[in-house]
Amino acid sequence: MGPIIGMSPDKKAETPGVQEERAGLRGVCGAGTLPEAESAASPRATSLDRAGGAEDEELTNLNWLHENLLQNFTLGGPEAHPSGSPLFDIEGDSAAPHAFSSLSSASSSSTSPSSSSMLGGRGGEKDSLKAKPPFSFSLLIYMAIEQSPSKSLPVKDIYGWILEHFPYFSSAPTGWKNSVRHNLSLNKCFRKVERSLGKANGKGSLWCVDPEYRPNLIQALKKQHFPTAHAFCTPPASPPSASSPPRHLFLQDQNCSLKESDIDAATAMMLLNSAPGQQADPCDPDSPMDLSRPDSVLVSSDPKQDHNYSSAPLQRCSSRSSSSSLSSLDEGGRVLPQARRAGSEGFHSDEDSDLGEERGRQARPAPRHPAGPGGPPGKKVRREAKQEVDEELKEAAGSLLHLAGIRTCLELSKHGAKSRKLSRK
DNA sequence: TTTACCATAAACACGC
DNA sequence: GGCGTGTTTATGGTAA
Repeated sequence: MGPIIGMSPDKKAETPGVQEERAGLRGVCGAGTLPEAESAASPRATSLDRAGGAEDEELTNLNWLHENLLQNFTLGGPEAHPSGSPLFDIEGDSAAPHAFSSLSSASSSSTSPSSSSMLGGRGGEKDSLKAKPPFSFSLLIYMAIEQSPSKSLPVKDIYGWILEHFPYFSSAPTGWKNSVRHNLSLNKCFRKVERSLGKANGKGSLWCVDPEYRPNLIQALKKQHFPTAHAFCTPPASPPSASSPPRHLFLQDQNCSLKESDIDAATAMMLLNSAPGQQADPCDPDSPMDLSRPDSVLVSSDPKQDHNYSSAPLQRCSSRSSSSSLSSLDEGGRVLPQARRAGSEGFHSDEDSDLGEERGRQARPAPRHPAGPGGPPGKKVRREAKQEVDEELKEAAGSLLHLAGIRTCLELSKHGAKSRKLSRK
């Protein structure tokens, strides 16, 4: 998987060697400002109009991604999107139809001079309309569905949305529709819902995003632009931990610096605090995002995988880094146990067991200090071992929390440990 | 080298 | 029968 997940800068449909300036989503969204509820009603008209040359574009210039997604999605600050909704309303209950239009307005109105120069101006924007989107089909489908007023779309409208926003597909071989259908069927993020009786005329079913998997998709989106963010990383002045030095993102357009790990937490908090008007702004110290709140700690990962393409980057990343990531969240943003959909659908994966093992290792470090063969150790030995275990536990928890940029929680846990010791005394 | 993700193609079934 | 939709399988590229 590449830094930009999903559609690899292609291959068959794209002519190699042709390099252009790229504006990507910015241009696409800028041109495809979506009137409310228009989402898939008139998809094709604009696509061919906008299709200029048949040039293809490379996907190496990711400034647009940094600019749009970091500002509008991950950071999600009110100033980044005046409408108050992130790129996609995570809970899907507020202003979702405006999500993309707000994105485009935000990106068109608030783009910094530097970003416009980076993107090469309008020419690059126009060219980008023909760019193959650097999103996987699952993400494209997700965007389309999330953008629809009813949060559900028939396959035809999904085609339409994709065509409208990514005119690349208007000239692409028709196989992409097959891929869309393939994704819808195979990807557990998407659910088929029967059309209501009143609308039983059209073929096929409606497709919606499984709420259980929405965080995964969001995370996939986020993970997709992290590599871009890394390009803007600078080493921390004084890493608090040698084992996990937090990298900093310097967001040029917002004069804002935050740790990458904070973005994880920020996104998690967006999930938790996604009630209208409660968008947390990690750049704002006064923002409602309170990482010191113990209940805001999300130190787990969603083990769903299998054919759940969009969640896969999350899985791999979280399982490998053991950093804080998103848990399964229910509609209310509560952390769910790692429950699976009824029927399981083959959700068990190796990752799953790995995570379980990892959790087990963290929760049960005792086997590292097994009782000697000579029988139970003395009280003193046990106490020392227990203290050691406690320290290791605290260290482990501290590392995890630190990875999540939640140092205050570590303090809390330390305080808790202290208080427990005191109470024990 | 292995593994997993992803895109793509193709075949098939079903319903309108 | 044609078409759109939905499912499934296979294959190859890519990145970790």
